[in-house]
This record gives sequence, C-alpha cells and structure tokens, in this order.
Amino acid sequence: MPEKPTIEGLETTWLARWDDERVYHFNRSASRAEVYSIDTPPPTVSGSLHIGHVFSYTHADLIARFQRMSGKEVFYPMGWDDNGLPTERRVENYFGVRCDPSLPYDPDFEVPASPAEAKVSISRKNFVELCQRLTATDEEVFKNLWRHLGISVDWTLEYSTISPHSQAISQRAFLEMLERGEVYSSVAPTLWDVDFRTAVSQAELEDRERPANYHRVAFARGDGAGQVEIETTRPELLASCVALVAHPDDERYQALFGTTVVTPLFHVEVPVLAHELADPAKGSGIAMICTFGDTTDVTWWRELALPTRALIGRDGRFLPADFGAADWPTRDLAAATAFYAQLEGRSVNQVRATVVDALRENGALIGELRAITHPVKFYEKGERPLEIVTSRQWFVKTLEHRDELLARGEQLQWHPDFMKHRYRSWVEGLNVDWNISRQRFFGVPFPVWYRLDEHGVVDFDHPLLADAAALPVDPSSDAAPGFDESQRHQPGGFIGDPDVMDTWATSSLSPQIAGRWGTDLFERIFPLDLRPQAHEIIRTWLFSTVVRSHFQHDSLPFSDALISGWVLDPDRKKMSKSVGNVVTPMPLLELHGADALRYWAASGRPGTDTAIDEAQMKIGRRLAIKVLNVSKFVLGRLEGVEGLHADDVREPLDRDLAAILAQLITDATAAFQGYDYARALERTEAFFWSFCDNYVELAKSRAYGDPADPATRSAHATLSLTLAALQRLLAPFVPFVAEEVWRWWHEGSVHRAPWPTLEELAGAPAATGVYGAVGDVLEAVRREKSTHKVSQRKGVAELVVVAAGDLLDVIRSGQRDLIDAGVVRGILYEEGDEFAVRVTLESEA
RNA sequence: GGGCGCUUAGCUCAGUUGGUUAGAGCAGCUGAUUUACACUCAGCAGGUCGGGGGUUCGAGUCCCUCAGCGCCCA
Repeated sequence: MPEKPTIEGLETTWLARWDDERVYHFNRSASRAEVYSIDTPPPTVSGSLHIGHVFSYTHADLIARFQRMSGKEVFYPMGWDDNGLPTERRVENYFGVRCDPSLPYDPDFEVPASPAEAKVSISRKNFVELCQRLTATDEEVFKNLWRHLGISVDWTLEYSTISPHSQAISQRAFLEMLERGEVYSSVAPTLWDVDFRTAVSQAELEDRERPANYHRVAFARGDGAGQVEIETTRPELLASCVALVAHPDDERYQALFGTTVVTPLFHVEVPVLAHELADPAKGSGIAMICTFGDTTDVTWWRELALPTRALIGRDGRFLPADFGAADWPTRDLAAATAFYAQLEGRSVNQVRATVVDALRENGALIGELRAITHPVKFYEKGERPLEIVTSRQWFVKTLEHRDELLARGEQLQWHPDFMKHRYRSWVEGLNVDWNISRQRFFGVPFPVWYRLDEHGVVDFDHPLLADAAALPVDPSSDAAPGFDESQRHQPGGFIGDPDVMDTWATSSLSPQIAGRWGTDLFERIFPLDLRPQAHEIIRTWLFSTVVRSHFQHDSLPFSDALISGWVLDPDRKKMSKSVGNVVTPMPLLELHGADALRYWAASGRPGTDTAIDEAQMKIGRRLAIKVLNVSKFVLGRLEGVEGLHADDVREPLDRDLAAILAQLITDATAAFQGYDYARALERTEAFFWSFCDNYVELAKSRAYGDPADPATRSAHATLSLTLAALQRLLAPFVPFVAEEVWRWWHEGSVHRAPWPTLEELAGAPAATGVYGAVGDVLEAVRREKSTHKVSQRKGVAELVVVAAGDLLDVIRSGQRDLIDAGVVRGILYEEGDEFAVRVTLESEA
C-alpha cells in the first residue's frame, strides 16, 4: 500500500498485469452450463472512433465482469467488421485509387505518394490488398481504445469478418442455405446506388425529404377521344411508361379502365388499369407506371403483369431503348427513335430537362410545375437517390418466414423490453427478401461458378458449388470444381460469380465465427447468453443474426439482447459527421481516465439516450479517488489484525450496517441479473458514500482502540467485511482502482474474486435502524455546528435527544460512537412523540 | 399514417407492485481546516412531479385526453 495513493498510472500497471496473469482468459474446457457467452459487436473499423463506442461497449463489459465474478467462465471475444463498402470507400480516398476488376494484378504496384484528384485504377487483387493493409492499422486503433477503456475481452478470441476463417464460415452457411432452399438467385428489379454501382438491401435504405416538382402531362386517349392528364415527379421516365393506374373506386376514371392512352413524344400505347395502391389524393389521382421509378412501380409491374421497359443503367445513365420490339410497340417508330437518340447515354437530370422542354414545346405539359417536398429513398451511405435496376441477385427468403421471425422476436429477452417493438415493426414492414449480393470487391465472394455453354451463354440456373472442404474459395481466381483455370470465360468452360456478399451476411454469423462453428467450442457457447448492441442496428445486425440462426440452428442466436442508447452531444443533439459535433473518445479518456469514462457510461440506463457529460466523468474520477483513500484508511486500521470474521460484528451499529450491506448486495445482484447495471451502480455508490462519510466517522474512534477489545474488533470486522464487499461491488464499474485497492490485501485479481454474497456476512443480520437513527442525530449535531460556523470538532456541552421510547433505545445502543464522532460531552434522552435533537455547543472558552 | 420512449429542483437524473413532510449528484450559497482524502468535509437553499380530467381514503406512480421533444416503421 503506497504512502500517498494516486490514480495516476493505474491503467498502465494493471493492463500489463492483466495480460501477464491472463485474468480474462476464457477456459475452453468449461461446459455450456458454466459459460456466459457474449456476442460482441464487431465494429466497422473504417468508421471513425466515436464516444458511442465507449458507451455501449462499457455496458457489455459491466455485464461480463459481473458474470465473471459470479463464477461464470465468460466467453467475451472481439471482432472487427472490416469487409464491405465503408472500407472500400475509405481506401479509395485514403490512397487515391479505384478498383477496376478488368485489370490484371500488378505485384509491383505502389500507392501514389499523395492521393491525387484523379484516382488510379487498380486490379481487384491490388485493391483488396490495400483494404487489408488499411484495416490492419485501423483495427490497432480500435484495439488500443478498448484496452485503454479496460474492456475485459479475451484477446485470443479476436476475429475479423474478412479473415479466411470468417470467409469459410460465411461460405459454408451460404451453401447450406442454398441446399435447404432458403436462398435463391433471380433477375429482379433491385434498389441500386448509381454511384457505388451496387444493389442495396431494404435494411440499408433511408428516406430523405427532397424537393421535387409535379409535372402535369397529357396523354392522348387511344381512340382519339380526348386526353388524360397525369401528374408525375419523374417525367424523364416517360419513355419507360407501361401503363396508367388509378384507384379502382375513383369515380373520375371508371370510364377509362380497360381503355388505352398514348404516351406523348414516344407514341407508345399503354393500358389504363386499376389498383388500390393508386392514391386518389395524390396529384390528379392517376399515375403513370414506369419500369421503374420507385418501389410502387415494381409492385404494380409484378401484380399487374406489365412488360419491362427498363431504361436506367448501372451507372445511372439511360440505356438504349428497344422501340418497336414486340412488347414495346410505338405508333411512330421514327419519331420515338429520333427523340430518344437525344436521351441515350445521358444522366437522369439531363434527360429530365430535355423531356420537359419537349413536352412543353408540343403542348403536352399542362400548366406550371408544382413544387413539393417528398420522401425519396437513399442508400444510407449514398448521395444520390436510389434507382431501380434490373439485375441478378442472391436473396434470402425472409418474407415467407415472417411469422416465425416475429415469434423469435417475442422469444428474445429484450433489455429494455420496449426495444422489441423496433424489431417487430421492422419485420412486419419487410417487403422484399433480403438481398445479400453486392456488386463490389472487398467482401466474401459467393462460393459458386456458372457453366458456359458452347455459345458462351451463362447457365445461372445450375450453379457449380464449392466443395465444403475447400472453403474459403474465391471463384474469381479459383477454378470451378472439375474445371481448369484455362477454361475461364471460354465456351464450354465456366465463370465465377462476380459478386461479394453483403457485410451483414457475414457479420450475422458472428456467433459461428467467434465460436468456431464446427468445433467443440461452438457447443460450449451457443446459443449465446447476451447480444449487446446499439438500437440503430436492430434491423440490420440483430435481425440478420436471428434469421441466420433460425435457419441454421432452429434457435435464437442468444437469449438476451442488451440495447444501448445513443450518445448525444453536450447539448443533447444527435451527433453526426455532417453537423460536425462528433466527439472522439481518446482525449476524454486521457483527461478523465478510464474509470471515470466508464462511470459516466454506466449511468446511462439500457436503451436510454445519454448526453456526453464531463461533469459526470469528474464525479466518476472523484469516486475512484475516494475508493483509494478510504481503502487506505481502513486497511491502515486493520494492520496486524488477524482472523476477522462475520461473527466478530457484535456492536448494534455495526450489525445494522451489515444488514444494510446485505440488502445492498441483494439489490445490486438482482439489478445486474436483470441487466440494470445503472441501478446497481446507483445503489452501490449511495451506500459507499454513506459508509465513508457516516459509518467510518462514527466507528473511527472505536477503530483506533485496542484490537483485543470486542467493540474495537467489531469495528474492525465491519470495516473489513464492508470494504471487501464494496471493492468487489464497484469492480465492474471502476476496474482499475478496484483492482489496485483489492491487491493491497488480496492475492489474485478482484475481477476473478467471487461476487459478494450474504453468506460471507454470516447470513443477513436483522436491520434495527441504529445506523439511520444515529445518523439523524449526528446530522443534527453537524447542522448546529455549521449554523454557528464552528469546526465540526467543536465540543457539544449537552445533547438532548427526544424520541419515542423504542427509538431512544436504538439510539442509545449507538451512543458511544455518536459521542465520539460528535465530540459530545453530555447526552440526555427524553421520551416524546416528535423526534427532536437539542444541541448546546461548548462556550468559546 | 401506425407505433415506441421521454417530460420530476437552474442542469443531469432516481423514484420497484399507488402509502407518511417527493430524493440524489452537479451547479449556487454559507462555513470548516489538514492523525484516509482540498481530486476534502459539513450545512443551507432550490420542485403546485408538462397541462386538463378521472379512479381511489390516498396519485409523481393507475386510466382518459391534450401539448411539446426524440426515435422507429410505413
């Protein structure tokens, strides 16, 4: 025990010792019943470090430490989600490169010294190498933060979602789903980001309010008898119009249903149809259906069995149009073709301007444009509105399992409970199967190839599957089973599936990856006990993990989900990059210390958004310092005192404190078991400060007495038992200082010490109220001294306590400590109904 | 449009199944002074618990309703 204890330097010391002693090492021989397993979120390492990370990872760590002290063997891995689009984008910007999969690998490639405006095109393999290079350094930064914060993961269980192991697991799971018919590929209209040039899934969408204009456009009736006016925000898609649609009950259009109209400019005859998704209140109540302007168009196209006249390509530019083909007739082929020639190859905005000008010129545009604001679907990381592009994609069948997935949500224990609504409303709102293919580069490839027939035509319907023993495979460089690499792209040969999987398609297997699915380890940890995560990824990570486990294991992947809230900026505003109010954790960690940051994080209850509050961190730091000081004092009193036991707690005041401590242990344990770490902290902290300021002051004089005196021994035993309990109750919250003070008088780590129980207090003594009653009297004495602005060491000439008889007896039993702590020269008791204390201070002389 | 959460002292938040004068910390104010701790200790002051209505002997807590803030889904 140091002469002058300080919290400076504790982090460095204990981080190293914990490593040396393997305090957080998971014992792989433990049985499932002995294990508490945690499905740690693998953070996206290419994202910036964020104070939100500190927040939610601390919450998980609090539970991990509680469970470890409760005797569980804690499986607490750490993963990195390094594959996927965020990494690609970061690599493009960081190195100034762009992936062009048509280029050959250049083994001598060196990155530009400084990223230039014009990006250098490199091969896929070169690109992937750069991704791996950058994520390796990013992961170090994250790891450094977790370690500094005292997160008690077993670093030997580290994984990354792009590692060969993860790829093998991900590919195996995919092949098994394919075998069971839970995944399929099809050519379908898909939401598409034209900048990233990839499909995106429903989970990655977000609506953004955008200004737009309603254009009123006249269509001639097919029989020449007048015209029909529709309103559209996307006149550029006029050429892909396949029908008009109105609500079946709409009086205005009853006569039109079953007839045809002709599109202006392109002279294409299209039917007028009825469908209940047409909104009579929107625009003129009749809309044009294009293939495809939005997801409603896709629904109409499918349900009304309309032809496909897709015009927008993967790069967002207009494709050639096949006017005059069988399902694309026009009454004026020459005019349609001539006008469309001005549109082909142009962007959406350019086409819109050209079409609107032409409509205005020929009189089909009616009146002025009408400005509106409406929600537009964006890829959450994208900058331009999503288009709908028809392409081949792999889908997981979620829609037909909706009811089972809803039942899984009910089966899961949510903390807080109301978070289950997020899951339910998401699953209820699913409208397309989960698209897991991405037309990108840094990800897990699909382990499939396709035959080419003698004409070089691809047979997508009979994919060639990788051998399970060969996983992981990369079909872009590994030859298909039974083929030779020379047959790639050759008639009669094969091609590899060009796509990679959605990041969530791999991270949804975090239990299988971390738990080494296929080995005995997996059986010891699955289903996991806890999924800790933030609420914004319920619809992605949590949902997708439930889907995979449901299909693969017919089980929930974990029994409990602990959902953390958001960290708000100090003004309670949501943090975002664009607003520029994102707070990075390292400076705060260095300024206030890990225990202090953890204390702040622990005060944020599950599911509750919490503002960054440096004042709260300072209180945590104060708590840590107090733990040092009170431990030093108590252990100073106990020097040379041997063999203390709960039976030595004899004095009424001490026994009552022990009773209150027993209640605290019961409460804190129950709170932790219910995942309410914040409540456990609040209770423990309140008791701790009362112990320091009241009990220690009351018992101090006794504690300085003769160790052989039973009263002194009682104080010593109480101080010892209480301190030992408090150090452990606080250990999950302030692990560094708790470890420091525990080791002053114990062998081994506090983080492997048993969680306090009532047994160590020799059962719970009955509460008598002495501690509270004596405290009330002491408070009255202190108030009197404060009011008279004299030292608390000032003597009290006479203290008169007025109370009911039984209460008087209680107070009398604590008299000795009260007299010492209050410096009381004389004490009198009076029977009375109203509790009162009269204090006469000693005169100045 | 459907749903969820929040609204308690200047600020941040506790208030378990309805039960005595509504709690804590911070900030503020007034003091103390060093045999664990100035990164300390004591004390004081501060609230018609968002508005309205209802149930009840009794409502911060239950019910209805309105408002504001935040979020989820469509």
